[in-house]
Amino acid sequence: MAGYYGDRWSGCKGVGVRADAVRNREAILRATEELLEAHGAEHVSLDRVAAAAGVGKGTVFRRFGSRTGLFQELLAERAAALGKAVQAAGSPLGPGAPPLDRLLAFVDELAELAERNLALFAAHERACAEDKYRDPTYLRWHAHVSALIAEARPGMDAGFAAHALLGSFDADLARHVMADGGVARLKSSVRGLVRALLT
Amino acid sequence: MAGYYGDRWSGCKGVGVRADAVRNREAILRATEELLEAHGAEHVSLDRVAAAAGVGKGTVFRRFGSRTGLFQELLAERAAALGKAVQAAGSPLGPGAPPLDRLLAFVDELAELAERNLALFAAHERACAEDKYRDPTYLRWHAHVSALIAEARPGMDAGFAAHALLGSFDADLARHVMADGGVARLKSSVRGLVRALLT
DNA sequence: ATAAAACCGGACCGATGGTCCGTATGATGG
DNA sequence: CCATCATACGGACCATCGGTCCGGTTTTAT
Repeated sequence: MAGYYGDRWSGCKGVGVRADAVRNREAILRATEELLEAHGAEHVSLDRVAAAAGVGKGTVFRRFGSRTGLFQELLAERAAALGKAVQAAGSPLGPGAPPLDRLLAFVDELAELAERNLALFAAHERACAEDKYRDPTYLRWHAHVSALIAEARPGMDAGFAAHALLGSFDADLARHVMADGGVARLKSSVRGLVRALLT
Repeated sequence: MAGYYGDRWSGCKGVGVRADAVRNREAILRATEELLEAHGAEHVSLDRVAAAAGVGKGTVFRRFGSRTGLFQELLAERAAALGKAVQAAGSPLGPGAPPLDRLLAFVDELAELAERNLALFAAHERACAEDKYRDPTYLRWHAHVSALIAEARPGMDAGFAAHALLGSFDADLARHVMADGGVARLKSSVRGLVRALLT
Protein backbone atom coordinates (compact mmCIF):
# COMPACT_ATOMS: atom_id res chain seq x y z
CA MET A 1 0.00 0.00 0.00
CA ALA A 2 2.99 2.26 0.16
CA GLY A 3 1.99 5.65 -1.08
CA TYR A 4 -1.68 4.98 -1.60
CA TYR A 5 -2.66 7.55 0.95
CA GLY A 6 -0.08 10.14 0.17
CA ASP A 7 0.74 10.68 3.82
CA ARG A 8 4.05 10.33 5.50
CA TRP A 9 3.24 6.88 6.77
CA SER A 10 4.58 4.20 4.61
CA GLY A 11 6.68 2.14 6.89
CA CYS A 12 9.72 4.27 6.27
CA LYS A 13 10.91 7.18 8.31
CA GLY A 14 10.99 10.68 6.98
CA VAL A 15 12.23 13.99 8.27
CA GLY A 16 10.72 14.94 11.57
CA VAL A 17 8.94 11.64 11.94
CA ARG A 18 9.51 10.02 15.25
CA ALA A 19 10.97 6.55 15.40
CA ASP A 20 8.49 5.34 18.00
CA ALA A 21 5.63 6.44 15.81
CA VAL A 22 6.88 4.31 12.96
CA ARG A 23 7.53 1.40 15.27
CA ASN A 24 4.11 1.62 16.86
CA ARG A 25 2.40 1.85 13.55
CA GLU A 26 4.03 -1.37 12.49
CA ALA A 27 3.32 -3.03 15.82
CA ILE A 28 -0.36 -2.19 15.51
CA LEU A 29 -0.59 -3.53 12.00
CA ARG A 30 1.13 -6.79 12.95
CA ALA A 31 -0.91 -7.20 16.11
CA THR A 32 -4.08 -6.74 14.12
CA GLU A 33 -3.05 -9.44 11.69
CA GLU A 34 -2.32 -11.85 14.48
CA LEU A 35 -5.56 -11.22 16.29
CA LEU A 36 -7.47 -11.55 13.06
CA GLU A 37 -5.83 -14.87 12.33
CA ALA A 38 -6.16 -16.15 15.87
CA HIS A 39 -9.64 -15.08 16.89
CA GLY A 40 -11.58 -14.16 13.77
CA ALA A 41 -12.90 -10.84 12.58
CA GLU A 42 -15.67 -10.47 15.14
CA HIS A 43 -13.41 -10.64 18.16
CA VAL A 44 -10.90 -8.01 17.20
CA SER A 45 -11.77 -4.88 19.12
CA LEU A 46 -9.50 -1.90 19.08
CA ASP A 47 -8.86 -2.32 22.78
CA ARG A 48 -7.48 -5.76 22.08
CA VAL A 49 -5.43 -4.51 19.19
CA ALA A 50 -3.91 -1.80 21.34
CA ALA A 51 -3.15 -4.22 24.14
CA ALA A 52 -1.65 -6.80 21.81
CA ALA A 53 0.49 -4.15 20.17
CA GLY A 54 1.68 -2.97 23.56
CA VAL A 55 0.30 0.48 22.89
CA GLY A 56 -2.40 2.77 24.20
CA LYS A 57 -5.72 2.95 22.50
CA GLY A 58 -5.21 6.57 21.66
CA THR A 59 -2.22 5.65 19.58
CA VAL A 60 -4.26 3.33 17.43
CA PHE A 61 -6.72 6.08 16.65
CA ARG A 62 -4.04 8.67 16.10
CA ARG A 63 -2.35 6.45 13.53
CA PHE A 64 -5.38 5.14 11.71
CA GLY A 65 -8.18 7.51 12.48
CA SER A 66 -10.76 4.84 13.07
CA ARG A 67 -11.43 1.17 12.98
CA THR A 68 -12.25 1.58 9.33
CA GLY A 69 -8.94 3.24 8.60
CA LEU A 70 -7.00 0.46 10.26
CA PHE A 71 -8.56 -2.29 8.23
CA GLN A 72 -8.41 -0.29 5.05
CA GLU A 73 -4.69 0.12 5.40
CA LEU A 74 -4.16 -3.48 6.28
CA LEU A 75 -6.07 -4.55 3.21
CA ALA A 76 -4.21 -2.08 1.05
CA GLU A 77 -0.97 -3.58 2.29
CA ARG A 78 -2.07 -7.08 1.47
CA ALA A 79 -3.35 -6.07 -1.92
CA ALA A 80 -0.33 -4.05 -2.97
CA ALA A 81 1.38 -6.88 -4.84
CA LEU A 82 -1.71 -7.58 -6.89
CA GLY A 83 -2.03 -3.93 -7.70
CA LYS A 84 1.42 -3.86 -9.16
CA ALA A 85 1.01 -7.11 -11.03
CA VAL A 86 -2.00 -5.68 -12.78
CA GLN A 87 -0.01 -2.79 -14.16
CA ALA A 88 3.02 -4.78 -15.23
CA ALA A 89 2.95 -6.10 -18.76
CA GLY A 90 3.93 -9.64 -19.56
CA SER A 91 1.45 -11.74 -17.61
CA PRO A 92 -2.20 -12.44 -18.44
CA LEU A 93 -2.92 -10.04 -15.60
CA GLY A 94 -1.24 -7.04 -17.14
CA PRO A 95 -1.97 -4.81 -20.09
CA GLY A 96 -1.55 -6.40 -23.46
CA ALA A 97 -3.52 -9.52 -22.80
CA PRO A 98 -7.12 -9.76 -24.05
CA PRO A 99 -9.71 -8.49 -21.55
CA LEU A 100 -11.30 -11.84 -20.89
CA ASP A 101 -7.95 -13.37 -20.01
CA ARG A 102 -7.03 -10.42 -17.85
CA LEU A 103 -10.28 -10.60 -15.98
CA LEU A 104 -10.03 -14.34 -15.48
CA ALA A 105 -6.51 -13.96 -14.17
CA PHE A 106 -7.57 -11.11 -11.94
CA VAL A 107 -10.43 -12.93 -10.29
CA ASP A 108 -8.18 -15.92 -9.75
CA GLU A 109 -5.76 -13.72 -7.87
CA LEU A 110 -8.58 -12.16 -5.93
CA ALA A 111 -9.82 -15.59 -4.97
CA GLU A 112 -6.42 -16.48 -3.60
CA LEU A 113 -6.17 -13.18 -1.81
CA ALA A 114 -9.55 -13.86 -0.29
CA GLU A 115 -8.53 -17.31 0.81
CA ARG A 116 -5.36 -16.13 2.46
CA ASN A 117 -7.10 -13.20 4.13
CA LEU A 118 -10.61 -14.29 4.85
CA ALA A 119 -10.66 -12.82 8.33
CA LEU A 120 -9.28 -9.53 7.09
CA PHE A 121 -11.84 -9.40 4.30
CA ALA A 122 -14.59 -9.94 6.83
CA ALA A 123 -13.28 -7.32 9.23
CA HIS A 124 -12.77 -4.88 6.41
CA GLU A 125 -16.30 -5.35 5.21
CA ARG A 126 -17.83 -4.73 8.59
CA ALA A 127 -15.61 -1.75 9.16
CA CYS A 128 -16.46 -0.22 5.80
CA ALA A 129 -20.14 -0.99 6.05
CA GLU A 130 -20.93 2.66 5.54
CA ASP A 131 -19.69 3.95 2.22
CA LYS A 132 -17.96 0.80 1.17
CA TYR A 133 -17.57 2.44 -2.20
CA ARG A 134 -15.06 4.86 -0.80
CA ASP A 135 -12.43 2.34 0.16
CA PRO A 136 -9.33 2.99 -1.98
CA THR A 137 -8.55 -0.66 -2.56
CA TYR A 138 -12.08 -1.52 -3.56
CA LEU A 139 -12.16 1.47 -5.83
CA ARG A 140 -9.01 0.35 -7.61
CA TRP A 141 -10.38 -3.11 -8.09
CA HIS A 142 -13.65 -1.76 -9.31
CA ALA A 143 -12.05 0.60 -11.80
CA HIS A 144 -9.97 -2.23 -13.18
CA VAL A 145 -12.78 -4.76 -13.48
CA SER A 146 -15.13 -2.16 -14.78
CA ALA A 147 -12.74 -1.13 -17.53
CA LEU A 148 -12.20 -4.71 -18.62
CA ILE A 149 -15.90 -5.40 -18.77
CA ALA A 150 -16.54 -2.21 -20.70
CA GLU A 151 -13.86 -3.17 -23.16
CA ALA A 152 -15.19 -6.66 -23.70
CA ARG A 153 -18.89 -5.83 -23.69
CA PRO A 154 -19.58 -2.27 -24.72
CA GLY A 155 -23.33 -2.60 -24.36
CA MET A 156 -23.39 -3.59 -20.71
CA ASP A 157 -23.54 -1.44 -17.58
CA ALA A 158 -19.93 -2.17 -16.75
CA GLY A 159 -19.82 -0.30 -13.48
CA PHE A 160 -22.74 -2.21 -12.15
CA ALA A 161 -21.53 -5.56 -13.41
CA ALA A 162 -18.18 -4.92 -11.80
CA HIS A 163 -19.80 -4.32 -8.45
CA ALA A 164 -21.82 -7.48 -8.82
CA LEU A 165 -18.78 -9.49 -9.81
CA LEU A 166 -16.70 -8.15 -6.95
CA GLY A 167 -19.57 -9.11 -4.71
CA SER A 168 -18.39 -12.66 -5.26
CA PHE A 169 -15.58 -11.95 -2.87
CA ASP A 170 -17.80 -10.95 -0.03
CA ALA A 171 -16.19 -12.67 2.92
CA ASP A 172 -19.26 -14.61 3.91
CA LEU A 173 -19.98 -15.80 0.42
CA ALA A 174 -16.37 -16.76 -0.15
CA ARG A 175 -16.26 -18.69 3.09
CA HIS A 176 -19.54 -20.35 2.32
CA VAL A 177 -18.33 -21.46 -1.08
CA MET A 178 -14.89 -22.49 0.03
CA ALA A 179 -16.28 -24.51 2.88
CA ASP A 180 -17.36 -26.98 0.23
CA GLY A 181 -14.65 -27.18 -2.37
CA GLY A 182 -11.94 -24.82 -1.23
CA VAL A 183 -10.40 -22.10 -3.35
CA ALA A 184 -10.71 -24.30 -6.38
CA ARG A 185 -14.47 -24.15 -6.14
CA LEU A 186 -14.47 -20.43 -5.59
CA LYS A 187 -12.20 -19.88 -8.54
CA SER A 188 -14.16 -22.06 -10.90
CA SER A 189 -17.47 -20.56 -9.86
CA VAL A 190 -16.27 -17.04 -10.37
CA ARG A 191 -14.66 -17.94 -13.67
CA GLY A 192 -18.01 -19.33 -14.68
CA LEU A 193 -19.59 -16.02 -13.87
CA VAL A 194 -16.97 -14.09 -15.76
CA ARG A 195 -17.33 -16.29 -18.82
CA ALA A 196 -21.07 -15.97 -18.77
CA LEU A 197 -20.76 -12.23 -18.47
CA LEU A 198 -18.18 -11.61 -21.14
CA THR A 199 -19.02 -14.26 -23.71
CA MET B 1 -44.82 -12.91 6.78
CA ALA B 2 -47.74 -14.63 8.41
CA GLY B 3 -46.83 -18.16 9.31
CA TYR B 4 -43.20 -18.11 8.21
CA TYR B 5 -41.92 -18.78 11.67
CA GLY B 6 -44.55 -21.18 12.82
CA ASP B 7 -45.06 -19.30 16.05
CA ARG B 8 -48.22 -17.90 17.40
CA TRP B 9 -47.38 -14.38 16.28
CA SER B 10 -48.98 -13.49 13.07
CA GLY B 11 -50.80 -10.35 13.80
CA CYS B 12 -53.88 -12.24 14.82
CA LYS B 13 -54.81 -13.33 18.26
CA GLY B 14 -54.84 -16.95 19.21
CA VAL B 15 -55.92 -18.90 22.23
CA GLY B 16 -54.15 -17.78 25.38
CA VAL B 17 -52.44 -14.92 23.64
CA ARG B 18 -52.82 -11.65 25.41
CA ALA B 19 -54.33 -8.73 23.57
CA ASP B 20 -51.65 -6.31 24.76
CA ALA B 21 -48.95 -8.58 23.42
CA VAL B 22 -50.45 -8.52 19.96
CA ARG B 23 -50.95 -4.80 20.13
CA ASN B 24 -47.40 -4.15 21.26
CA ARG B 25 -45.97 -6.36 18.59
CA GLU B 26 -47.74 -4.35 15.96
CA ALA B 27 -46.77 -1.07 17.56
CA ILE B 28 -43.11 -2.08 17.50
CA LEU B 29 -43.23 -3.10 13.88
CA ARG B 30 -44.91 0.12 12.82
CA ALA B 31 -42.60 2.27 14.94
CA THR B 32 -39.60 0.59 13.36
CA GLU B 33 -40.89 1.34 9.90
CA GLU B 34 -41.42 4.96 10.74
CA LEU B 35 -38.02 5.42 12.29
CA LEU B 36 -36.42 3.69 9.35
CA GLU B 37 -38.16 5.98 6.95
CA ALA B 38 -37.53 9.09 8.96
CA HIS B 39 -33.97 8.69 10.13
CA GLY B 40 -32.32 6.01 8.02
CA ALA B 41 -31.05 2.60 8.95
CA GLU B 42 -28.05 3.71 11.00
CA HIS B 43 -30.01 5.74 13.47
CA VAL B 44 -32.55 3.16 14.49
CA SER B 45 -31.47 1.76 17.82
CA LEU B 46 -33.70 -0.55 19.76
CA ASP B 47 -33.99 2.02 22.51
CA ARG B 48 -35.47 4.43 20.02
CA VAL B 49 -37.77 1.79 18.63
CA ALA B 50 -39.03 0.95 22.07
CA ALA B 51 -39.56 4.61 22.92
CA ALA B 52 -41.31 5.34 19.64
CA ALA B 53 -43.55 2.34 20.10
CA GLY B 54 -44.40 3.46 23.63
CA VAL B 55 -43.07 0.25 25.04
CA GLY B 56 -40.22 -0.95 27.24
CA LYS B 57 -37.04 -2.23 25.69
CA GLY B 58 -37.57 -5.62 27.23
CA THR B 59 -40.78 -5.98 25.26
CA VAL B 60 -38.97 -5.50 21.99
CA PHE B 61 -36.56 -8.28 22.82
CA ARG B 62 -39.23 -10.56 24.17
CA ARG B 63 -41.17 -10.26 20.94
CA PHE B 64 -38.36 -10.42 18.43
CA GLY B 65 -35.44 -11.99 20.23
CA SER B 66 -32.88 -9.59 18.90
CA ARG B 67 -32.26 -6.73 16.58
CA THR B 68 -31.74 -9.26 13.84
CA GLY B 69 -35.07 -10.91 14.52
CA LEU B 70 -36.91 -7.62 14.36
CA PHE B 71 -35.58 -6.68 10.96
CA GLN B 72 -35.97 -10.17 9.62
CA GLU B 73 -39.63 -10.15 10.46
CA LEU B 74 -40.15 -6.72 9.06
CA LEU B 75 -38.53 -7.76 5.81
CA ALA B 76 -40.52 -10.97 5.73
CA GLU B 77 -43.67 -8.92 6.10
CA ARG B 78 -42.75 -6.64 3.25
CA ALA B 79 -41.73 -9.54 1.06
CA ALA B 80 -44.76 -11.69 1.68
CA ALA B 81 -46.69 -10.51 -1.33
CA LEU B 82 -43.81 -11.27 -3.66
CA GLY B 83 -43.46 -14.71 -2.14
CA LYS B 84 -47.05 -15.51 -2.97
CA ALA B 85 -46.88 -14.06 -6.44
CA VAL B 86 -43.97 -16.35 -7.22
CA GLN B 87 -46.00 -19.42 -6.42
CA ALA B 88 -49.16 -18.38 -8.18
CA ALA B 89 -49.46 -19.46 -11.79
CA GLY B 90 -50.60 -17.09 -14.48
CA SER B 91 -48.03 -14.30 -14.41
CA PRO B 92 -44.48 -14.32 -15.78
CA LEU B 93 -43.45 -14.58 -12.13
CA GLY B 94 -45.17 -17.85 -11.44
CA PRO B 95 -44.63 -21.42 -12.51
CA GLY B 96 -45.39 -22.17 -16.12
CA ALA B 97 -43.44 -19.32 -17.61
CA PRO B 98 -39.97 -19.99 -19.05
CA PRO B 99 -37.14 -19.60 -16.53
CA LEU B 100 -35.60 -16.54 -18.15
CA ASP B 101 -38.91 -14.70 -18.07
CA ARG B 102 -39.56 -15.74 -14.52
CA LEU B 103 -36.17 -14.57 -13.42
CA LEU B 104 -36.47 -11.26 -15.23
CA ALA B 105 -39.84 -10.68 -13.68
CA PHE B 106 -38.52 -11.65 -10.29
CA VAL B 107 -35.57 -9.30 -10.30
CA ASP B 108 -37.85 -6.52 -11.46
CA GLU B 109 -40.04 -7.09 -8.46
CA LEU B 110 -37.03 -7.23 -6.21
CA ALA B 111 -35.80 -3.96 -7.60
CA GLU B 112 -39.07 -2.33 -6.77
CA LEU B 113 -39.09 -3.87 -3.33
CA ALA B 114 -35.60 -2.51 -2.81
CA GLU B 115 -36.62 0.93 -3.93
CA ARG B 116 -39.58 1.07 -1.65
CA ASN B 117 -37.64 -0.32 1.30
CA LEU B 118 -34.10 0.87 0.93
CA ALA B 119 -33.71 1.77 4.58
CA LEU B 120 -35.13 -1.56 5.66
CA PHE B 121 -32.82 -3.42 3.30
CA ALA B 122 -29.86 -1.59 4.76
CA ALA B 123 -30.90 -2.20 8.34
CA HIS B 124 -31.62 -5.82 7.61
CA GLU B 125 -28.21 -6.30 6.07
CA ARG B 126 -26.36 -4.83 8.99
CA ALA B 127 -28.45 -6.79 11.43
CA CYS B 128 -27.88 -10.06 9.60
CA ALA B 129 -24.21 -9.42 9.01
CA GLU B 130 -23.38 -12.65 10.75
CA ASP B 131 -24.84 -15.64 8.96
CA LYS B 132 -26.73 -13.67 6.39
CA TYR B 133 -27.40 -16.99 4.74
CA ARG B 134 -29.72 -18.02 7.49
CA ASP B 135 -32.29 -15.34 6.99
CA PRO B 136 -35.55 -17.00 5.93
CA THR B 137 -36.47 -14.42 3.36
CA TYR B 138 -33.06 -14.45 1.74
CA LEU B 139 -33.11 -18.21 1.71
CA ARG B 140 -36.41 -18.27 -0.11
CA TRP B 141 -35.18 -15.83 -2.68
CA HIS B 142 -32.00 -17.76 -3.12
CA ALA B 143 -33.75 -21.07 -3.54
CA HIS B 144 -36.00 -19.58 -6.16
CA VAL B 145 -33.29 -17.82 -8.15
CA SER B 146 -30.99 -20.76 -7.83
CA ALA B 147 -33.58 -23.15 -9.20
CA LEU B 148 -34.32 -20.93 -12.17
CA ILE B 149 -30.66 -20.57 -13.02
CA ALA B 150 -30.09 -24.29 -12.69
CA GLU B 151 -33.00 -24.92 -15.00
CA ALA B 152 -31.81 -22.49 -17.62
CA ARG B 153 -28.10 -23.25 -17.44
CA PRO B 154 -27.42 -26.74 -16.17
CA GLY B 155 -23.64 -26.37 -16.38
CA MET B 156 -23.31 -23.41 -14.08
CA ASP B 157 -22.84 -23.26 -10.32
CA ALA B 158 -26.37 -22.06 -9.81
CA GLY B 159 -26.15 -21.61 -6.06
CA PHE B 160 -23.18 -19.36 -6.40
CA ALA B 161 -24.59 -17.41 -9.32
CA ALA B 162 -27.77 -16.87 -7.36
CA HIS B 163 -25.86 -15.38 -4.47
CA ALA B 164 -23.95 -13.14 -6.83
CA LEU B 165 -27.12 -12.03 -8.56
CA LEU B 166 -28.93 -11.32 -5.31
CA GLY B 167 -25.89 -9.31 -4.35
CA SER B 168 -27.20 -6.76 -6.82
CA PHE B 169 -29.78 -5.80 -4.24
CA ASP B 170 -27.29 -4.97 -1.57
CA ALA B 171 -28.69 -1.78 -0.12
CA ASP B 172 -25.58 0.29 -0.74
CA LEU B 173 -25.21 -0.88 -4.30
CA ALA B 174 -28.86 -0.33 -5.01
CA ARG B 175 -28.79 3.16 -3.57
CA HIS B 176 -25.62 3.93 -5.47
CA VAL B 177 -27.14 2.82 -8.74
CA MET B 178 -30.50 4.41 -8.17
CA ALA B 179 -28.89 7.68 -7.23
CA ASP B 180 -28.12 8.04 -10.90
CA GLY B 181 -31.03 6.70 -12.86
CA GLY B 182 -33.59 5.59 -10.33
CA VAL B 183 -35.25 2.21 -10.25
CA ALA B 184 -35.27 2.14 -14.00
CA ARG B 185 -31.51 2.05 -14.05
CA LEU B 186 -31.35 -0.61 -11.38
CA LYS B 187 -33.86 -2.74 -13.21
CA SER B 188 -32.18 -2.47 -16.54
CA SER B 189 -28.74 -3.16 -15.12
CA VAL B 190 -29.89 -6.24 -13.30
CA ARG B 191 -31.80 -7.44 -16.33
CA GLY B 192 -28.60 -7.04 -18.27
CA LEU B 193 -26.85 -9.26 -15.78
CA VAL B 194 -29.58 -11.85 -15.90
CA ARG B 195 -29.57 -11.95 -19.67
CA ALA B 196 -25.81 -12.28 -19.77
CA LEU B 197 -25.98 -15.07 -17.26
CA LEU B 198 -28.77 -17.09 -18.79
CA THR B 199 -28.20 -16.56 -22.47
C1' DA C 1 -63.48 -13.19 43.02
C1' DT C 2 -59.22 -15.32 42.93
C1' DA C 3 -55.23 -17.55 41.52
C1' DA C 4 -52.02 -18.46 38.07
C1' DA C 5 -49.91 -17.41 33.89
C1' DA C 6 -48.31 -14.19 30.76
C1' DC C 7 -46.47 -9.96 30.05
C1' DC C 8 -44.60 -5.33 31.03
C1' DG C 9 -41.03 -1.70 31.71
C1' DG C 10 -36.88 0.17 32.52
C1' DA C 11 -32.87 -0.17 35.49
C1' DC C 12 -28.79 -2.46 34.74
C1' DC C 13 -24.67 -4.71 32.43
C1' DG C 14 -20.53 -5.45 29.59
C1' DA C 15 -18.47 -4.22 25.40
C1' DT C 16 -17.25 -1.03 21.93
C1' DG C 17 -15.68 2.89 19.10
C1' DG C 18 -14.00 7.16 19.84
C1' DT C 19 -12.09 11.53 22.53
C1' DC C 20 -9.05 14.18 25.56
C1' DC C 21 -5.26 15.95 27.89
C1' DG C 22 -1.39 15.78 31.20
C1' DT C 23 2.92 13.60 30.53
C1' DA C 24 6.92 11.45 28.36
C1' DT C 25 10.04 11.17 24.46
C1' DG C 26 12.65 11.73 20.61
C1' DA C 27 14.42 15.06 17.01
C1' DT C 28 17.02 19.15 16.35
C1' DG C 29 20.12 23.21 16.81
C1' DG C 30 23.71 25.07 19.49
C1' DC D 1 26.28 16.89 25.30
C1' DC D 2 22.32 19.69 26.48
C1' DA D 3 18.26 22.50 26.13
C1' DT D 4 14.03 23.11 23.87
C1' DC D 5 9.90 22.14 21.86
C1' DA D 6 7.06 19.90 18.65
C1' DT D 7 5.28 15.38 18.56
C1' DA D 8 3.51 11.27 20.17
C1' DC D 9 2.01 8.46 24.11
C1' DG D 10 -1.39 6.13 27.13
C1' DG D 11 -5.24 5.13 29.40
C1' DA D 12 -8.99 7.25 31.92
C1' DC D 13 -13.25 8.76 30.33
C1' DC D 14 -17.63 9.08 27.58
C1' DA D 15 -21.87 7.96 25.05
C1' DT D 16 -24.24 4.41 22.89
C1' DC D 17 -25.73 0.00 21.94
C1' DG D 18 -27.48 -4.71 22.14
C1' DG D 19 -29.04 -7.59 25.45
C1' DT D 20 -30.58 -9.40 30.33
C1' DC D 21 -33.31 -9.52 34.55
C1' DC D 22 -36.74 -9.24 37.81
C1' DG D 23 -40.31 -6.91 40.74
C1' DG D 24 -44.67 -5.44 39.66
C1' DT D 25 -48.92 -5.42 36.70
C1' DT D 26 -52.51 -7.01 33.63
C1' DT D 27 -55.25 -10.56 31.50
C1' DT D 28 -57.20 -14.83 31.25
C1' DA D 29 -59.19 -18.95 33.06
C1' DT D 30 -61.63 -21.14 36.72
